[in-house]
Amino acid sequence: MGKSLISNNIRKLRFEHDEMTQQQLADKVGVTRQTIVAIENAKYSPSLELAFRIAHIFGSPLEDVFSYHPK
Amino acid sequence: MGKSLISNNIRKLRFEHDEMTQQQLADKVGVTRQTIVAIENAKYSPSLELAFRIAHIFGSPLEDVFSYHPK
DNA sequence: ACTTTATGTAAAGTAAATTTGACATAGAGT
DNA sequence: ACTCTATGTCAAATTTACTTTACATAAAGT
Repeated sequence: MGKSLISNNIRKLRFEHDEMTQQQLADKVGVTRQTIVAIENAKYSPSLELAFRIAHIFGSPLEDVFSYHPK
Repeated sequence: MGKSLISNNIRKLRFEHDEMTQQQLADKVGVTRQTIVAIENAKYSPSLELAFRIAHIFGSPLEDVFSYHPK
């Protein structure tokens, strides 16, 4: 698929949630830290399931964490 | 990732949208029909980007199309 | 100066999503 | 009976997500 049309505020949400570190978030959602880094920096977009898990950790609806910007 | 904790109402939404066929939906979101079949029958969950594209076609928020059921 | 913690990056591998091509079936229409 | 359309399925190939291991750096603390 083409370039990423999806942005996120994971970093912002991490800090709003007790300065949660990338490693802590990774542990909570069950992936490696590198995966969090890649998603945070929009290197690729996660699977839907992982996106849901991340949103769930932050207690936010998915669309508050990830936004889609179609052309 | 484990078994699918994600359900969807793509089929319902297709019929609500002028009886849209799997092939038509596939064309609109830019994937093959087999991918739509697999997702509709929850064989696997799509990428976040594809999930957004599908929701966008239906003019629905993503969480109206896909629901997450954590344990 | 040293150590620790948080973050970024990169290469090679595994796992999962998606494609391609093909075949099967049930239902609607002729 | 035949044809067409919509759907389901399967196996092999490709692409993308994700893991593992490892190294680099900047900031903060001692």
